[in-house]
Amino acid sequence: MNALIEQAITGADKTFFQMRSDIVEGEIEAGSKLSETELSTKYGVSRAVVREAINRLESCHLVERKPNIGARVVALTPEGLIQLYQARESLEGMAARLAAKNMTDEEIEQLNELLNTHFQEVKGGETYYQEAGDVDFHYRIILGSKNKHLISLLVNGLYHLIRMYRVQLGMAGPRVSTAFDEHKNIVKAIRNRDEELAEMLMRRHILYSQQNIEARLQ
Amino acid sequence: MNALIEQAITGADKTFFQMRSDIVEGEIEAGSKLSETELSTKYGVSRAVVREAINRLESCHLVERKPNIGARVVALTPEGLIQLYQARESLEGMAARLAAKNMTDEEIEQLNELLNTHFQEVKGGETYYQEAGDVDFHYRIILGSKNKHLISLLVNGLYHLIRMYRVQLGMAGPRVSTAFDEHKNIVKAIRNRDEELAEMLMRRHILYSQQNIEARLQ
DNA sequence: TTTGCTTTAATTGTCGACAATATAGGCGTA
DNA sequence: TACGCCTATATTGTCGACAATTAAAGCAAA
Repeated sequence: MNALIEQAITGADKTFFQMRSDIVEGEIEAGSKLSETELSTKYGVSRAVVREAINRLESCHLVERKPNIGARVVALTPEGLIQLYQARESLEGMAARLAAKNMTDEEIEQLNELLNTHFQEVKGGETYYQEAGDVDFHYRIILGSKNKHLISLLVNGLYHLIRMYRVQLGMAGPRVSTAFDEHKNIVKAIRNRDEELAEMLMRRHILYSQQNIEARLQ
Repeated sequence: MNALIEQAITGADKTFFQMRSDIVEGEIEAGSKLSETELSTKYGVSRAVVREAINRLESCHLVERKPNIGARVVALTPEGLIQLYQARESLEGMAARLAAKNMTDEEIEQLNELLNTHFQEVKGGETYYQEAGDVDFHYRIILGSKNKHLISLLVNGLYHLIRMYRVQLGMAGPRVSTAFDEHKNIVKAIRNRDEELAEMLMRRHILYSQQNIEARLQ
């Protein structure tokens, strides 16, 4: 179902995935300090692999490192969330534009099918899959852009941070039907190969989402 | 002059900066394999710091690493350049939009002064400073966005790769006067706090630049 | 009591050695 | 000769120990 199958080759991979998950899920709490020795005993590996994992987490913008001092998990702030959505808006907007240009007819058809199954689930009240479905939708468009920089920046970079905000500030649930309509219109634009419209609709979709979240934080 | 003063704290920092420079300048040639032992003797440090430097270079999209196989400097291809400019267009477009919103009047005034000195240099035929001036202009707007994700993605991420293309495919020089006018109009939009126009003009400016480069590659 | 300095402890940075994996070459067989 | 297998070599991954830097504790003086 999900086109993203990250598999761990080395031990550092495994530790990185584990730590990333723990941070996103809040098991390692936001803003906390990451002690290398402590983590090495916790995950049962040497400090070297913990250090490599931390370096990669820094690339994801999930932790911040200061020389000779150490690494901390990022703090979740309203400003940070807004800035994150601004970056996301620009990148995913361009991704939608390029998807309208570069996705094959077959890929677009599969995207449409995803939307249909998603619709059935929403109608059935399965709000659990709503989150996963939304993520999957956005992933496909990002991959559909076929631009490796956009893919890397979003999938390996910002998306886990977005998920961290979602999980820890607990914002999934509402906005289901309207978001679904927005998805539908985006696919329609992509199907019509209307790059301009696809980008505009994606940007508005993300902007609405941002505003919805902002409203709920207050 | 340049607001970016990266200073090396640890030895890994120094090695990272050195390697990055060597890659961008082409001293370590594009597409070549990076041997950890070889580099550790070359730079006179242990393999651990070379590994850390390589990890950071991967974050910059300057090298690609494969588990148990090793790291290679990225290859410079026409497709890669186009994709790079697409990502840049979206990010810097958003940066210009936010700069129009978030830069202080004083910062805008300084930006305008930069443009004036730049104009004098162009008139005097100092094509050497044209490159640096252009980079400085874009840097200021990126920083002016005050969005840490945009700043990080561009300054620490894509900009060195862009520079690598510029240096190694040798594309500086022409397009001076037109680019200068485009810069002027962008500043005018920012000064008027016209976010929409600032973004549009920046995107076109980068798109023109991309097309100009593409044309020269053929 | 509070401020500043000195000493001590803890953490990060760096190193060389060993283990695991991948590549290259040689050998044997079809 | 060509193909596949096996061995040998080289490279990357991982580890524990030491060095350098920072944070903390204790003491002394105002």
